[in-house]
Amino acid sequence: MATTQPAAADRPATIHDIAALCGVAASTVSRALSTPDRVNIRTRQRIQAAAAQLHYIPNSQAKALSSGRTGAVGVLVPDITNPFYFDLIRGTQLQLKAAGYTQLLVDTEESDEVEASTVEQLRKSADGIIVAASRLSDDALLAAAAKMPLVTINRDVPGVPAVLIDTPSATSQALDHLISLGHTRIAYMAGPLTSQSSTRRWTTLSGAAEERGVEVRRLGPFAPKKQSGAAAADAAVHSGVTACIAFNDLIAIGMLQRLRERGIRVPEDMSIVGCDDIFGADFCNPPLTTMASPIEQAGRVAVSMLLARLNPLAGGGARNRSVMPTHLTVRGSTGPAPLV
Amino acid sequence: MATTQPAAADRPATIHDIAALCGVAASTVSRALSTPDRVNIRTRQRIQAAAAQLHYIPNSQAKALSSGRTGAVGVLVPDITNPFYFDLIRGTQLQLKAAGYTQLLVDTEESDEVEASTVEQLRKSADGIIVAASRLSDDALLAAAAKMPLVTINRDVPGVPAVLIDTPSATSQALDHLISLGHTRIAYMAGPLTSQSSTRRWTTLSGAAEERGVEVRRLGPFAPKKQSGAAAADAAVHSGVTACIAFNDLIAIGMLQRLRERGIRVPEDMSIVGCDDIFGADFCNPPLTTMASPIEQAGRVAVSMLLARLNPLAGGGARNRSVMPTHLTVRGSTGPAPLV
DNA sequence: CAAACTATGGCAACCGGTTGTCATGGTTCG
DNA sequence: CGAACCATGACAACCGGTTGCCATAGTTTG
Repeated sequence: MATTQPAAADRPATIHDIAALCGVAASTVSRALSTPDRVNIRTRQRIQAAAAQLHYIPNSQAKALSSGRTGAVGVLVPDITNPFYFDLIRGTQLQLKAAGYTQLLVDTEESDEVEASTVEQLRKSADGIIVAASRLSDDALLAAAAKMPLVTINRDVPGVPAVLIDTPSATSQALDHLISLGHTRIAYMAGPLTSQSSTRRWTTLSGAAEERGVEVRRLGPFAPKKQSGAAAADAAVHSGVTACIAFNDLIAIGMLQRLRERGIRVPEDMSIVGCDDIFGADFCNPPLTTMASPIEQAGRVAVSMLLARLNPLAGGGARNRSVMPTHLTVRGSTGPAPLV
Repeated sequence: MATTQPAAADRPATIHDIAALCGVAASTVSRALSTPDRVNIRTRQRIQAAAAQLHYIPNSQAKALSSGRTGAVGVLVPDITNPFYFDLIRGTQLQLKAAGYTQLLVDTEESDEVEASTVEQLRKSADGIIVAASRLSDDALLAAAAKMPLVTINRDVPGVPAVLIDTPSATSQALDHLISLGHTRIAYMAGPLTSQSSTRRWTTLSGAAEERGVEVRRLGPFAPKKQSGAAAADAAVHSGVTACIAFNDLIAIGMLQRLRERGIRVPEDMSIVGCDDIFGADFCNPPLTTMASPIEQAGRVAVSMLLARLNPLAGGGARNRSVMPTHLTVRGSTGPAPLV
């Protein structure tokens, strides 16, 4: 137990301690541990034994500094308290851990400036970046992607690898669902102006509405938070629509709460469709009809794409675009249009 | 714009680039940037100008390696998808960022092994650690705290600085609330056996029950997830109690769903009390009576305690224990005991 | 048996900063 | 006017690894 070696204070062991213990050079220890083939099997085993005995743990800082690889990947999300990102984060975390990488999670607070400076920071302390729902401009994103490996989630910029969640097509499903229930006056409760998802969704939706000959108006923008739901609900009621497709579940759930307060029944008086199927969408009152997609998997895919880019070994064909399917999950918040 | 300097490839600038540009030694640049008083004001300004021009960003790895300080703090949570931790994480993130630190968030997956190895990892790559709801033994925690600055949240081990959320006393409030509604047969739906919070809460609760002459039985343990609520609900119904105090809101919300499926009305047939007031507790059906506390603030306080320990400048009196108040928030899931 | 090759381990530079120590030159003071 | 002192900046070691290059010795080959 108690080591009688000269080194081994209470301070963590280094390769030099191992080297001294084994009577070899530090570089040999380094090789034995990271390029085992480069070292004779007997020395290697001696070194590995010594490493275990000393509870050696490589210093990741030093490793990063000398090798240029940090073994970390930055994950940027606009709002850590938005349940949508929970599953995403878990997905990235699991996949990164499986590959031996560390996740650096940063909340960019929906600010493009924080996002930009974080990207700059991470340039040194991470091998790559995953950016969810970026608030940066296309140009800024392209520039960032040129400087270091970067994968976006829910942000489509030509030339930047991306995982896209196909909410636009789900939006059409939602529209058809509402039409089949007899709704003809429908509103889209828009998300932030800087959100590309919101814009894409609106484009699809208004196109589909025209094809089908129904009226869909756009209201908002609304912040993607539950509190914004109150304003959204009031706007919807005032506009005279009978159904709403909300930018996301947070807004939708906020609307449910507000409508209840105002004595407006869902779905009898008003139907509501959310997006994302976040935690809570299944147990709110009434349960929310929403557009669901495999978010955790989206995180995993993003990590895979990034790692493929970091280690371009075999495989070659690293896709740089992946679209996650989305489907409508119908629950209690949508129903037949009122007869009025 | 275009620099004519010899250095300045596309690679990020280093202090050496700045030194070359200004005609001084690298060490002078380092001092000008981190110990401004140590350098003549004119040289300093020249250096600062050059740094700005070169878009110099210090390499945190190198900084960490040479100075021993990483500027990062590890935050360990057992389950990143548990909404309880959202606010906590946001609290630590905000407070850390304000102090110029980076947050390293790790999901330990409710595993003591993952937790232990993470702590060991972080010993080199972080200046300190905040551990929420640790699954480690008292001894392991003490040992870890001896090796590096560490603050726990919701884990009371003598000798280890901690932020405690006073759910035990809120549990008594919950019990009194139920008693005042006429309930006499009450169940506590326990959390994981390794959770100290759950144990403390049960101790308080059974003590209080005895004092007040009501029967409180312990059921479980249940995993702190929504899915466990089904089993919990069934167990509660089978045991014949009229009210339940759940380990946390996830279990409570899961119970609500299951009871609804089984046609058991809440609160008419069964009252439910949760704990934590997580996202969703206010909009589930019925809204959940629960024990609320300032979670985000708990995160901030934990960070403050840790930083006070890292930089023991003035102030001196760094507390090593802080208790966050908790109170009962009554909503729709509790009501008068059935008359049967 | 010499030449050529391979496996193995050491040396030393390097990653990008920090920091202790020392030399220089200008001030202040007795 | 010389001694003591202070401000300032350079030098170099160091943090803990990685990696290119070289020397050695053993093996294979012609």
